[in-house]
Amino acid sequence: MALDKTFDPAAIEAKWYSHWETNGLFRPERPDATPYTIVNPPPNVTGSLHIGHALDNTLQDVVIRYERLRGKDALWVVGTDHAGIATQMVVERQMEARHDKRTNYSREAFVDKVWEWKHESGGTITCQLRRLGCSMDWSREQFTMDPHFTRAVVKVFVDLYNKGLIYRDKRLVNWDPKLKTAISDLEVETREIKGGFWHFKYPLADGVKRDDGLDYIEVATTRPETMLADMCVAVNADDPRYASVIDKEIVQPLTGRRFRIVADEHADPELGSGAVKITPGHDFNDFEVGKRAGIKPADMLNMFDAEALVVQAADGLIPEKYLGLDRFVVRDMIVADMKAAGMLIPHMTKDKDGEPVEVDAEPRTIQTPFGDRGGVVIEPWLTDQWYVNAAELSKAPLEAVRSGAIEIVPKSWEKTFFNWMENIQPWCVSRQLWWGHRIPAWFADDGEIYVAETEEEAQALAGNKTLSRDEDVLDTWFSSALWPFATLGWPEDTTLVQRHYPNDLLVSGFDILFFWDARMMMMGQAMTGQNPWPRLYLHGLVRAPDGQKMSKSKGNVVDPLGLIDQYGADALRFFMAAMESQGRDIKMDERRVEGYRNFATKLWNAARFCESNGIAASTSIAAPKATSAVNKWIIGEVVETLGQLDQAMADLRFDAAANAIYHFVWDQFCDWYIELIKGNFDEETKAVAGWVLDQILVMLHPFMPFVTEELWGALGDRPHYPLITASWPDPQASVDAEAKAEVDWLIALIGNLRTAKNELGIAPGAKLEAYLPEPSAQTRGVIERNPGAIERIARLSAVRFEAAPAGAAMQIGAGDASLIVPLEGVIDIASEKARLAKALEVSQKEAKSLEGRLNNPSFVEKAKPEAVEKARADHAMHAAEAERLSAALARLG
RNA sequence: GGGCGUAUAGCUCAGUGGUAGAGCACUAUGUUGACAUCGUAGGGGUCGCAAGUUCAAUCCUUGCUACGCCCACCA
Repeated sequence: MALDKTFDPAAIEAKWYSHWETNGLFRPERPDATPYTIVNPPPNVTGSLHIGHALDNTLQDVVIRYERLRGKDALWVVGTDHAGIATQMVVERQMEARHDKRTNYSREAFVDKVWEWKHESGGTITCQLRRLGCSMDWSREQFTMDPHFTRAVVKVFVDLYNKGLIYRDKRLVNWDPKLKTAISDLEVETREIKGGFWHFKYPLADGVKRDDGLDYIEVATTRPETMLADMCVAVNADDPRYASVIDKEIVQPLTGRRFRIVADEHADPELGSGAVKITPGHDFNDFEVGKRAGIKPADMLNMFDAEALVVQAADGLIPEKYLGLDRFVVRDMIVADMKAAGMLIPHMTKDKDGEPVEVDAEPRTIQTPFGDRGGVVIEPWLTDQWYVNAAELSKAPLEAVRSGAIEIVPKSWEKTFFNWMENIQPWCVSRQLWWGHRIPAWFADDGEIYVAETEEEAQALAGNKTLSRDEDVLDTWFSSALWPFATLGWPEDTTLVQRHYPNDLLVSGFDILFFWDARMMMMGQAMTGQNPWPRLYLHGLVRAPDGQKMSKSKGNVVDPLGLIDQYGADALRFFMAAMESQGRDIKMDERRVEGYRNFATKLWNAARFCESNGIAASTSIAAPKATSAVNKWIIGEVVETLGQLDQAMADLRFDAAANAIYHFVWDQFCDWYIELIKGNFDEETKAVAGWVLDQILVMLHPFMPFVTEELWGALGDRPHYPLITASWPDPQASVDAEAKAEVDWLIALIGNLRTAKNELGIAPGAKLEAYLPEPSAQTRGVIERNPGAIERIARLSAVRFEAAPAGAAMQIGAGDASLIVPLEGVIDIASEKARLAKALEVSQKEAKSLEGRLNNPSFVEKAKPEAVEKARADHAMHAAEAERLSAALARLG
């Protein structure tokens, strides 16, 4: 079949993808092959393909296609994540648009609606991954709320509970008042907010006075509203200002609540007034201070409901007027009320004219916690939640990374990993949502908790008590932490589990190192006793062309599907791979994607050329027998490229791998080999060219699956042997040094001739004669063996092995030979002299520099022998060249 | 406050203890048995700054500067 003149990606992508998928080629039956396994970071069902997915999945597909071609039983597990908060938000938002809301439904009815949504629109991203060409095993597509996955989640929860690694605790959590759920530390992001720092008087009770005569203590806060639940004031025991009032009491001005002044290390004499108001129920530090002061968590006063509206505290002392109001409204009221009561200490500042003025608060930039999903300020809130003992579970992963059982690539991330894991806090895993894995815990009337895999088992444990199941669900990351094994059928001991767990590699963005990767390590070790994978590859972010993070609000988002439409999936994939050097973010560069589209076209045309000259698919894995230098040379170049590619893949250097095949195709195969064989399509050359092209298609396939598969089919009739399941090259040949030297000499000669012609203004096509008196046998042989290259590419009508006639001529060097090309009447002597003089200067400069080094005794004595040897050889070469050039100059007079 | 990373050609980035490379852009050009989404030739860099180690530093060490990211309770 004849190939079209230009390559049209859109015309072949869909065709090949469905061919691969419907024929089960993403996971051919290879029961006897070595397994190779990657699990795909499950995208949220709510998601659509963004540029980060394109990078992440391209890298994985490059690896999995590479391993599949190498004959492994390659499995790329794919699926989606139920994404508790995100998905519930999507469905609730849709309800809002219809003036409807979640609470209009029963829990069951709402969850049904989410499932409905999932079935209708949850698969967007899986279609989009197909457009990128990703060769995942769709036949076993997973979902984190599949029944077997749920069983795994429940088992893990129960097992960890029984081992004491999951427990229920009352402590402060990060509460999202918008989503009305607890979230984990990782889901909190700190943002800088402009706020105020207010100073207040807290009067001492019972007429007590401080040593300095004051009858109050000054406290400062950025959150005045919490004073409604203040339970003490802390001062430092070493602070002389307050030594006399420790254990004395305060009367809080707004609530009238009496509480103690306590000594606590938390109070820093250097900060503010040195005295801190303590609200144990609404501040993480204060919680600890409160506990040290002997206040039990259960007795800590609470002043907020789930939406952070003010509610009456247990002691009933919060004034009526604040109740039911928003925390930020109450903040303003409290400042005003304290001010009216004379309890606000104003802050002195200067107005724009430099005049001193009083203001209520000192302006401050405050590090404020926000929920990463809800986007509102997090409220520390005292609740009962389920916790995972992360410190215990982190021990095995820490050891695994320390010992090298898990290799993190690039290594620089290890320190970050250690830093986080060594300081890990209990992981709050319960969420007050409806969409998710419901926690397998049942509460009895008497407060007892029963954790079991089923209600029946829980009831059996509880006897005849009445049980009600915990309403809460688990953090989404709890279930995705099981992804490496639960997707394979665990806890059943399936063949898949046996063969594919542990997995071989995990590829993920560094942004989910803590959320996901670290937790897979913890759960993997805790539940299976094995690390989920021996290798973790972390890639960076794809940034906008301006270097900023892409975001919808900035409007700088680049849509990968748009790039695929415009340049083809192959081009986008190649871009991602070629730009992926370890440890650096990728800046989006559409021109470069375009360049790789051009590369695909270049290959396309090279294949078209081969096809039109009767070069067809090869029939052997091993390189064909070759006798000509050009053919031996290109086989050697394949061997070298393959070596570079394999090494790069072993090192996970995607950029090096992509560049190796790119330069082989363009620079060696297209620019030289094809040019050199033009006009000489003998059987050997056709066999070699066909073989080389096949090797190119195989080596390039992991990066550019579509164009290579299309060409593979076009070049040979091999319908039952598609490229995707072909064999990785095994040339069974080596580099032929003599052939390489011969072709390198030709390339140098042709290059030097072209340069000289260009500089002397000689038409590139002009045919010239050359003289080479007293050639070495070697050089003469090369010239005689390659008449085509000499005539057609070097454009020399003849090379005479005799002295050149007198007259103007240019001198062309190649290796240690020097060709004289007479230019009588073609060019004036002055131009050639100038050209030679310039070249001579360069040679002399090089020679002189090397000479200087060689004349330095310490260099000769101390440098490595190879370095000295190389300097000597280079010096000899440049000196000889300089000599030839000055001889040529002399000849020109 | 801690930790990490990055500074190399106009732009985006590789790289090495022995005087620097790619892609794009730029200049000139269009002879060639596929390819103008192409070919050929060329210009362009005191490798952020300073000191140190070394026969030799863009590369190793230290300091500085700039930018970026992550973690952390300064009330």
